[in-house]
Amino acid sequence: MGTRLSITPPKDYVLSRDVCSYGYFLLWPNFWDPRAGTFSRVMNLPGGPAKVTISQGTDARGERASDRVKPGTSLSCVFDRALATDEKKAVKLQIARMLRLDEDAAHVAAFHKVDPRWKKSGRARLFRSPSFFEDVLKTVTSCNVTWPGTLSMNRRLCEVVGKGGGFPEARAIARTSPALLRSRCRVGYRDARIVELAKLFVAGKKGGVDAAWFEDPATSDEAIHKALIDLPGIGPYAAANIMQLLGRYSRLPLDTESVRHGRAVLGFKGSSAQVMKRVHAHFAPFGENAFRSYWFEMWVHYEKKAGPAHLWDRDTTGRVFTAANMNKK
DNA sequence: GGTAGACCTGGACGC
DNA sequence: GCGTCCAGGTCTACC
Repeated sequence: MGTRLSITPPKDYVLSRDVCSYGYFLLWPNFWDPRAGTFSRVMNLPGGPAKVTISQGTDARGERASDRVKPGTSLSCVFDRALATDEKKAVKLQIARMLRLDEDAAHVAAFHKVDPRWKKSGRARLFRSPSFFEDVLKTVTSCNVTWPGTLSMNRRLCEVVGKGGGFPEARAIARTSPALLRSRCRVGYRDARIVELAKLFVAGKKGGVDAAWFEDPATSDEAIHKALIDLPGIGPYAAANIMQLLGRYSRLPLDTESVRHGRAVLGFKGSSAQVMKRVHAHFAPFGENAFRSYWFEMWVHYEKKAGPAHLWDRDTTGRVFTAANMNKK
């Protein structure tokens, strides 16, 4: 008999909108079921892996009560095994991080005050991972590779190194050889950098990556950016992306997608470097929320081409949602 | 400080 | 089925 937990989210929380808000919801071990409107994945817990299925607005039998869920309706989390008391506590923290439940309605309202375009839809939260380590690795596996390659690397990392189909923990990757990551997970030249990153996370405060320091709101943006840039495999794009995953939205992770958006949607002309500069200047007035304004503009563009993200299937639409493919249509 | 080229993989395309 | 080309951000060497 598995454990069932109920979590009360912020009063404006909508699972389908707030999960299907950033591309990582399509990356293994994450799975959004567009038909059932449920999110599931394997979580790494003290007692071993456990698969969770999260739904909102389901009845007592776990069946979907309605397609239109009232915002703020409690989240039902059903696990495939019984959880110990300490595991329940741990998994609630992981789910809160992943779903951004720390960003309450007041936080969302503050963003909408700066950029009212998203007030009606309620967009504000961006899906992320249950752990900082997974966010960093997902970012590294999204650099210098097309989206299907990122999908493939994350799937293989879960299948080859992860426990029970979950995302591998830093300890497991630190013990893995770069050669195995390259041959079986197809991570290419990222192999040694990924192992080095994992070793730094395992070292923690002792000369490595202190995740708590990065997650601490008291740490300055400048200090975090500098520390990220010093990590193997992390450049300007990856650092800015990891910062938004940490809830720091002032910097823009500008890449080739940004250039396409600048040209196709904003009508900017010139070289890639010139377009990037103009994109940066365009979103600068949004200050601390620049990334969210930028991202939701791109996301709406994707949805105009491929339909609402909560209807995307991981293995079909989910493979082609980037602008590079959208613009071919 | 700025720039060129190498690093890998997978998909598209031509034959 | 095979070979070639291309996209993608980081890192290093060089000017």
